Amino acid sequence: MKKETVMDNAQLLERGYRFGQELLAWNSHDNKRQMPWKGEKDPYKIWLSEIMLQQTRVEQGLPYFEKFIAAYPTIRQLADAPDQEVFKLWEGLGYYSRCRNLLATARYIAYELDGIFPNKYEDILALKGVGPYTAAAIASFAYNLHHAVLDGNVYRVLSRIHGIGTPTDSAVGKNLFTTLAQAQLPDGKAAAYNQGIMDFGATVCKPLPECSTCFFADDCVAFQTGRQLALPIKEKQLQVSDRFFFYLVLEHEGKVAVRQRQAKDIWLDLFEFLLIETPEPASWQLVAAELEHAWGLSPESYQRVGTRYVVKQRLTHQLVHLSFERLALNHTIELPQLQWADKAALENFPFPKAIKEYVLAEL
DNA sequence: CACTCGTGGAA
DNA sequence: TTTCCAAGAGT
Repeated sequence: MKKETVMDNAQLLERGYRFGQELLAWNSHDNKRQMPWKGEKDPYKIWLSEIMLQQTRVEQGLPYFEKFIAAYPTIRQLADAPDQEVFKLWEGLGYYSRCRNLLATARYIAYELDGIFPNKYEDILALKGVGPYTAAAIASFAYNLHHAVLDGNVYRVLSRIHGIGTPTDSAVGKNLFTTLAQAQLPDGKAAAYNQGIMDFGATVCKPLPECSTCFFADDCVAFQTGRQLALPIKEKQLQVSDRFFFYLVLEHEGKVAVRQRQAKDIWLDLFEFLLIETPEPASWQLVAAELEHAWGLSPESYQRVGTRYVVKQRLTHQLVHLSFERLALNHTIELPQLQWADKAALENFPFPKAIKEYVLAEL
C-alpha cells in the first residue's frame, strides 16, 4: 500500500526523470572517476570486478582485480585453477564464500555453457554468487539491458533526492527502492546511468555529502529540508559478540600442523592451526588440560617455545580474540584433517588476515 | 526473512 | 576508541 502511495506520486516520478537526465549529463562531462573496468564489455571482467566489489571499497578491491586478471586472463583459465591457488589470491579480501562461488560459476560457464557468458538477466541472476545488484550491473554494463542497480550508493541517493525516510534495511524499504530505482532508469541508458549514479554516490552524494557541488541541490528534497545528513534511514543495529580462539602451533622437525576450516562459520575453507575455542579467555592451564584430554598431548610430549602472541580481529558480527602458543612436539601426531606443512610452504596456504600476520611475524 | 558472512578506512 | 559502512548474497 505504502509503495503504491509513493509510486503514484507524479511529482516523485517527474523528479526521478529530471534527476536521470541531469545525472547522464553529469556523467558525460563532470564524472572524473576512473576505474580499469570502466567501459569494459568483456562480461568476464565485469563479473569478476562486481563480485570483488560486493561490500568492498573500490580501493580495496582494485589490486585483487589486477592480480586475478594477470593470473587468469580468461574465465577458462580461472575455471582450471586449483581451489587453494585461487583462495590464496583472494586471501585478505574477506567474505570468502564469494571466492567459492566465483570458482563454481567459472567452472559452470567454462564447461556447462561452453565458455559463453549468459546474456539474459534471469540467467545471469541464476549464477552462484550473483544477486539482484550484480545481475543488474552485468546485464547493463555488458549488454546495456534495462535493469537498474541498487546498491548502498543508490539507496543513499534515492532516499535523499526524494526525501524518503523508509528504512532501507527493511523489507518494505527494499521493495520500495527497488521499484523506484527501476522506474526512473532512463530508456536505453542503463549502462551510463548505472555507472553514473554509483560514481555520483561515491564522489558527491557521499555519507557526508558535498551538496555545494551537487547539480541537483535545488531539486533535492533532503537538501531543501536540511535532512541530507539524516538520510538514508537504517533501523537495524548489529550485535557484536566476543569469541576466544586459542591456537596451538604444533611444530616438529621444521614442519607445522595446519588444517582447513570446514564448519559453517567464519573463515570457511581458509586454513588455521589446531584450535581450542572457549566461551571466556582461557588460561594456559585450561588449554593444557584440554590438549591432553582431547588429543592425548601430555605436558611431557611437547615444549612451549617462543612467546604468547595475542591479537584481536574485528569482523562484522564478531570480535575474535586470538592467542597463539608455539609447541615443539617430541613426536609427530596424526589428527583428523591435520596436515604437516614445511614452514616455507605456509605461504601457499590461504589464512585469515590475523593468522597470516602471525605467520609472517613469528614463523 | 533475519541473520551471517571480512577487512579497511574515515569520522 | 568506537562506530559506521562499503559496487550484497546465501541461507
